[in-house]
Amino acid sequence: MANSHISEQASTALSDKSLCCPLSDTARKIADTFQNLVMVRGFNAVSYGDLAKELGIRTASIHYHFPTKAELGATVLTRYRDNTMNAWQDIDAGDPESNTPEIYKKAYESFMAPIRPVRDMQGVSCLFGVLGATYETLCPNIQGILASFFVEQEVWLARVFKGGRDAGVFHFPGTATSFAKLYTSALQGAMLIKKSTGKPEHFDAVIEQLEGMLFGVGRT
Amino acid sequence: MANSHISEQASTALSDKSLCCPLSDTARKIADTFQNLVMVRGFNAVSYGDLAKELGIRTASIHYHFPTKAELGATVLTRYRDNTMNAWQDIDAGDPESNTPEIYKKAYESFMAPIRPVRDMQGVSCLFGVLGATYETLCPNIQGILASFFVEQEVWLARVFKGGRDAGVFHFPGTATSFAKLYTSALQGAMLIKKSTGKPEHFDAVIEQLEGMLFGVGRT
DNA sequence: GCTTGACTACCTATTAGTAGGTAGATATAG
DNA sequence: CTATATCTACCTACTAATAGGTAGTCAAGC
Repeated sequence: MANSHISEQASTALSDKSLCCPLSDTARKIADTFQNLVMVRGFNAVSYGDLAKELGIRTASIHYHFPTKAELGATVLTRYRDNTMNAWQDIDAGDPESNTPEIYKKAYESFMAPIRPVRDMQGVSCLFGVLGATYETLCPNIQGILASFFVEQEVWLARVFKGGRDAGVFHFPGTATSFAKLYTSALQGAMLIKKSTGKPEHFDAVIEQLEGMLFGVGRT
Repeated sequence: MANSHISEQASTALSDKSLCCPLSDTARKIADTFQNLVMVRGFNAVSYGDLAKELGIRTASIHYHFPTKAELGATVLTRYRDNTMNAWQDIDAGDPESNTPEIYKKAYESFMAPIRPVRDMQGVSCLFGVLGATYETLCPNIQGILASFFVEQEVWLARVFKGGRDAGVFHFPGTATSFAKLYTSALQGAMLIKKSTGKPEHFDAVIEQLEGMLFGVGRT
């Protein structure tokens, strides 16, 4: 109710086709609601009571689907990671020699596709960013998913950047790895500051700066 | 006890000479401990009980100094903001015409001085970044301090960047404001990812990328 | 008739916060 | 100089609310 607009906004990212054992209808609703609330408030400020109120069921019913909060968190995080990684184009498809410049631009766009809409979601930032802020309070299982996501994201992005620079479509100083670190950091920070200041323009300006470099326009 | 190493690490940033009515010895210890714990765990995961255990006093004694958690938070945040802003060199000092190129480099370094040591503080990131992640759960008072800090930081940094580029010591594409947005975002994100992955190298790489641009080395 | 998915009713621990008291320092008035 | 009052900084003991979680019940549907 209070946050139903967010459910709609982020619904596209909530399919669970990637999970080993797919969630039931109710379990998926619980996971969706939990994810949306966590992206706004953080893990520790979302309780089973909040979820129960939002969904119109009892907390015990939520425990039936997700015995512990840690399991609920791990489910949501795994699903989010898998969906995100599935969305990335596989730039290794086919012979590396046959990789056209366009494939790198397409890979980059598939990376940015789920990020751009966050611009207009009030109070929302990246799920992984929010959890990272309170990393030390999370259970080891969730910490592991979190840390590996950041690493995998950076590795994948560095590969795209490297291939794209070799193909002449991307431009940046230094190594592809350190430029990927800059990229992921800047995007995380931009979402965080946009959320705290309520200014979507901040988000625009950061992406413009990054893409200005990457596409090699406006360099002094 | 558990986090005493952090108290030592961050102690330099905890002077309270800027507060209108200075804190008593005990109040300052409470504020210091609270700040250190929040920078690691976030606002919602630090309780009066945690503070009491850490300090060896009762929770009621903490309530004596800080009646509510919101007041404690506001005190710590105000002090942090004032100390940070006081650390920034005033680039408007003297005649604007007499501003040498060095003054901008010095201003930039005074900005970076408190940020660089975070590299080696395990599990720690910027106090404002951590709070920003759970912005919606904070009381309006604290939200206001938070949002204004991000804005003021960006405005100040943009002024330094603009002056420095005009003076020929800084280089960057686009407006000084949007480059300042990139800079603050990248630093926030770098601290967050460093914290979640436990890799200080990530922090190094991001700063190297940013300063490579700013100082105009290694451009492609 | 067993599985599913919800329920009521509880439990224990922790949360922020309050009430009221006390030891010791300091100030003040007779 | 002493009796009284006030203040500081802590204490014990409590509260109401919320936290995550458990045990056992019950109805519907394949």
